[in-house]
Amino acid sequence: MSAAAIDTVDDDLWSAIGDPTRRRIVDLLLTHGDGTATTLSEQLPVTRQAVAKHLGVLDRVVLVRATPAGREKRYRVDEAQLAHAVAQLASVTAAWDARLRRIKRIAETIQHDRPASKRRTTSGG
Amino acid sequence: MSAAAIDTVDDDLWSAIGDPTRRRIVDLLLTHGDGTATTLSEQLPVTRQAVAKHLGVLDRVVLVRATPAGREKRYRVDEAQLAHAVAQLASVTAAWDARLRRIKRIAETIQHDRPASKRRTTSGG
DNA sequence: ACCCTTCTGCAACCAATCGTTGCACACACA
DNA sequence: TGTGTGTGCAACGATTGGTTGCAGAAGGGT
Repeated sequence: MSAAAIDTVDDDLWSAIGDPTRRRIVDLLLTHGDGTATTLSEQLPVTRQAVAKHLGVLDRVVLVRATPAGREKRYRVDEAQLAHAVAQLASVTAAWDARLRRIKRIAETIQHDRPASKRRTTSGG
Repeated sequence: MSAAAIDTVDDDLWSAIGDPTRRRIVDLLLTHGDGTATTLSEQLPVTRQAVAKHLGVLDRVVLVRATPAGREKRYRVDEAQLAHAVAQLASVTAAWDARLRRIKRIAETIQHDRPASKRRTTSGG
């Protein structure tokens, strides 16, 4: 176990949703169905060019897909890939949660195990 | 609803675990209980100084705590704060997962709603 | 057809961050 | 006291998130 879910994470995908602005872009696209760099930038505290760059990153990891519509370029979330990303979040969440749970249980076990004992357990791991 | 969990995320905390190297550092600390910049760097593909910087970042958001031990500086994961971070991951995971589920349900509903019509028209956009 | 608006794309630039190397300092121990 | 090992600080380069500025393309009104 150990490294567990951590080593199975696609770093590119994770770092794509690691940026707060990109997370909000994904969220806006989910909310409105689609959007362009221009329309998205109106709802964000950054410029259109910054949004365009972010869309480029999201497109590179296929979290969004572009569809030319006239002179516009509409972006939509790729649901399959977002589901993939969500699964990775969930994976790490579960791994750490389990680890925390285990640590907590061990701590409790130790208290139960040695109410007044001076037994030095295996410290060096 | 909508923006939901996204806007409640602590960006500093998220970006702390957004870095792959820092995620692995946290994971190593969880695995071994504690560690120093030197020992951690031996198990990572980066230098001790890079690890030290990452530990600084993690310390700033209290995901880890330092304990001077002789001339060493042992770091341990702050379980409460990691639990907090995990909760935020879970929050975003749940929000997007719900969104995806809803989209999927809508898509299915549309199909049920018009069983006799040619679906090829829906793909055009 | 023409002009004007507006949407996109490219390039230069600034600031912050991740990583490196190099060196100085501190502490343990023979 | 000297030596080895661990830590801290500083400078540097590369990458990235953000900006501004400008050029090009496509739709709309007259």
